[in-house]
Amino acid sequence: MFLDSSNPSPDILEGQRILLEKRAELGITGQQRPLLDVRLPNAPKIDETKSHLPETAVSPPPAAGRDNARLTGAASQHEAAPFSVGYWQRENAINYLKLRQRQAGIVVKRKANETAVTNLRLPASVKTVVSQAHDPDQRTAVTHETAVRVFPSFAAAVLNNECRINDYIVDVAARLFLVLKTIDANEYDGRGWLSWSEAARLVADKNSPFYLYGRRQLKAILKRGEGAFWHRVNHRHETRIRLVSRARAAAAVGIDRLTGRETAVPLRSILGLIDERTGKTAVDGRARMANFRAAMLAVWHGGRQHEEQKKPISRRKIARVYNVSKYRQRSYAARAGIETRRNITPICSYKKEALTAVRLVDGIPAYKHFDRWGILGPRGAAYVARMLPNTYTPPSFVSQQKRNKTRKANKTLAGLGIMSGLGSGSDKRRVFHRHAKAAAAAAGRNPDRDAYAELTTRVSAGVWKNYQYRQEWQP
DNA sequence: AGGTTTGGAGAATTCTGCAC
DNA sequence: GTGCAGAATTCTCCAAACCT
Repeated sequence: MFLDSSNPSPDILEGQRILLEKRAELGITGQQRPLLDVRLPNAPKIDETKSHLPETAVSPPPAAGRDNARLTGAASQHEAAPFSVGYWQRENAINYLKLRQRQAGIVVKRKANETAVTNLRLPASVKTVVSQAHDPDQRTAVTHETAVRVFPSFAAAVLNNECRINDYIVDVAARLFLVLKTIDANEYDGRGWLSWSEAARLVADKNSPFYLYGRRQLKAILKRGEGAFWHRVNHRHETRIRLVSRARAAAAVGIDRLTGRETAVPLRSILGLIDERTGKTAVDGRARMANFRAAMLAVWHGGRQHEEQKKPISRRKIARVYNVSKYRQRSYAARAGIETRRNITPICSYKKEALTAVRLVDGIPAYKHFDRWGILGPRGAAYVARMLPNTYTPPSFVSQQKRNKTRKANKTLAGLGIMSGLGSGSDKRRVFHRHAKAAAAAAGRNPDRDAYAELTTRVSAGVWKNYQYRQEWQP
């Protein structure tokens, strides 16, 4: 079942031999310490341009203490996070690996997507739209539970502080757009043709269930979204609002192609009425706005996962590509009740040489994993393993929709002639597959990428097998 | 021992929503 | 338009856990 650690594979022995050779060449003996001057610079800070909305810090999430404390604590909680390893281990391992590679003069070819991570990929990666038009016969009264359909790409644009319209961050206007669009589609004729007085009655009247803010602010926000989400038109001595299509709204925020599944959230989430953590009603407009953005993060997570499959993604990547700082990610996840789960991939049974060889020869940031609860095998056994990014499970109020709306919207987007191709390249180093068969096939097709599939072991989740890298460990 | 990262707590800062 | 309370966010520091 497991690799017999007293009998390492020829590859590992070979790795060990190369390592020893290199060390002998460099005169490295005995205990080694990291060299001070080769410490890796910190990851580039996200440039979170100041905005009308603070993008900084998070009041400490209310949830219990540190992960590890939680892990070592009550057994009742251990299924939520079955592994005692922390993110730092992976980072440590990466740094250590790089250091040793430099020491040993090993030049590692840079993978394509390790470059140019700081530049804005907004136009390609940002996407959203809401589905439109309803059968008039199926029109229903709008309630707080009415589904608002949002594309994950659009949700990402809402969260992205770099995404602007008329020089304003889009979130406020996008929220109004979603609300008006939903009410229009359900209660009116769905043509996106509202009078100013109607709109004001709906969202600017304190007695309205869809109240967002006063008339004065409504005017300001209409100005913000002018041309992108709607056009204000003078019609028979009255201002009317012509809502654009969801595809055009997506185009306006720089989306060239929608990705992921369209997702629905209840209107109350868009209004930000309820803090899903506590179930309490949010009264303050700021809290409601934060609840809305938390819902957008939930939409994004919900839409990117392929059906029940939850693919890992790192906070760092989310921060990088979508301009959502780690603080906001955690804060929003707590607000919206998004669950996070760690993932690992075991490589072989632990042996010191094996770990070194895996790190240095195979270039894998591996660490020593103690299987405290006997999830991978015997209790307390140690493995050479690698951390994978977290997976996120959106709350139950987020539901995936059928695909056809996305396709239709994409056709429209294509028709609008928006530049496409930015960021669409698949330069991934790691690909997470749904089925082992697909992972194995992909591993054969493309030797440059790691191909993972989640193992269906007696453990409910969190253990992935890499079909590219020859793993000794087997469930 | 000295070094790394993470998450948490509380301080500090930013910025909104609201009332006038 | 303006000022302000206070919510949201970031910053800073610390402990924990682990590595060499």
